[in-house]
Amino acid sequence: MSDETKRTAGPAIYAVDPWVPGKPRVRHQLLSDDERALLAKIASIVRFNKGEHIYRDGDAADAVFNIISGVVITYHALAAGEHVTSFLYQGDLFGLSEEGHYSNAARAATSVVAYKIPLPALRRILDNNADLDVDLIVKLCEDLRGAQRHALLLAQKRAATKLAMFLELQEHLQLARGEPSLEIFLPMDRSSIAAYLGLTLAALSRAFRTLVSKQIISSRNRHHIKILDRNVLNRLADARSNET
Amino acid sequence: MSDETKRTAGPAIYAVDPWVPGKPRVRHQLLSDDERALLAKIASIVRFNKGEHIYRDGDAADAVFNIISGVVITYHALAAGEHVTSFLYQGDLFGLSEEGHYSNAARAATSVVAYKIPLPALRRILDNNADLDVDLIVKLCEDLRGAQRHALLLAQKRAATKLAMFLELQEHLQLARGEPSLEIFLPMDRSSIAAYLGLTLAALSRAFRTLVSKQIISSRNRHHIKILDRNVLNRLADARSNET
DNA sequence: CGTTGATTTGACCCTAATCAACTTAGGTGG
DNA sequence: CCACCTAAGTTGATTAGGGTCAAATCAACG
Repeated sequence: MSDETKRTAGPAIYAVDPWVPGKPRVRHQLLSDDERALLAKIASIVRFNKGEHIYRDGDAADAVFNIISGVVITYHALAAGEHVTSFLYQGDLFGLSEEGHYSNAARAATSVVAYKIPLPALRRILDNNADLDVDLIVKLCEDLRGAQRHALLLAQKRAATKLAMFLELQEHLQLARGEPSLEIFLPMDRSSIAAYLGLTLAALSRAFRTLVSKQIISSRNRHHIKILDRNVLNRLADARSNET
Repeated sequence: MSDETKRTAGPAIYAVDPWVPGKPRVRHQLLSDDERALLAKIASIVRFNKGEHIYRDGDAADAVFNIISGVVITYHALAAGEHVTSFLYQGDLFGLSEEGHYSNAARAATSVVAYKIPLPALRRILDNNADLDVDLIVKLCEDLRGAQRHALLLAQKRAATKLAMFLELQEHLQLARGEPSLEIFLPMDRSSIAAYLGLTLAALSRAFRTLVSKQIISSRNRHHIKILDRNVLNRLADARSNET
């Protein structure tokens, strides 16, 4: 991954093959160097501080974003709290809109650097590059699978199961990004994870404690988790067996 | 809708504009008459009895399906039960696969008549019709929104809230299909609804009873629901206010 | 080194899961 | 058309797990 990134500058969209638990796969760059150069010309680089909003639900959508570094959270604001729909990492594309308005909000979970690609210019390029259509389809398929996996996670009844699935997902993504994976790095804070898992902060905290006390995981600190017993974690996450 | 259907035979793919609660919208046909005729040539018509499998998770994917009539359930089989991902109606397209294998299972919830479109032929047509690419993108966007809405539903903590959201969704879809909507028709059985909502059968049953006893809905029979108090139902479903 | 927000923990309550008995709705065969 | 059978759904009793609220820690930052 880093090779490719270094050779060419400009927006990068990566696709990871769909995740079948247990099969580590590598992600590949969707855009050709030419395409990236083309996009780079119309893109500007923007920065956001941790916690800063990139856009809010309902804002007029004038651009899409492509993450260079940092982590972005997309979410819906509800009176009952937030519903986090995804965590986005380097290479992820976000901000696709509907009828000119963003349909969710996006916020920087860490400090973020991203390409900002104005919509009109993007549209012009898309019209002239049939190949990018295919890329868009691949990207949408990936998002769709992500959303379905999220739904599967949310359908789980036990907090520990949700957390186990989440940890395995994060580890998988980390691996696919080519990062070292001796331990799982969770850049986002607890409340965002809770909002992603459909749990309260307290329930999530207890779920962590449960896994730690059963020696299934250990945590160096709040953002660094190590898997001690992969078998048990797997059994918890796989929704195929039950155990306390 | 029925006009269009009558005028031209052949596969029909409808797209409903994204659902913003409260705004009823109509869906429109994505395919031109020419496209439908083209697809009709390579499609065959297949029938399934209620409960029959259309394909199973992991089966070699050789075709996609387009529903002419009836209701299809897509789901994942888990040891802990089934996870229902969607209910599909007339005009819906399903069976898009990944690497030549279906990634979920599909089963007829009622007796079903559908077009079966062989994959190789479809691919040939797609290659020659750039327009269909766009249709595919629209379709994927819709599926994506559906999955995200499902996730939002599953993230709700109270059973009555989930049921309220489900009922409003069904009513909306029914309206969009142009069917009479004095009452909501739920063709699928309770266990499928429960599996879609991430509830047990018992919990779902109780949620129904709660809404009925509070005069929020009434049911002529297990498949026909009428909304009595739309305001309260809305407040329950909107995840913006809380009440018992 | 103190202040503030983030996280953990505890006590208690409430809802949904469980398990099981019971009822209903559909089909079947006479 | 009816009695019977079975699968589907409902209801009850009980329990476990997560929500809620509040107090206690912890950690980052100035």
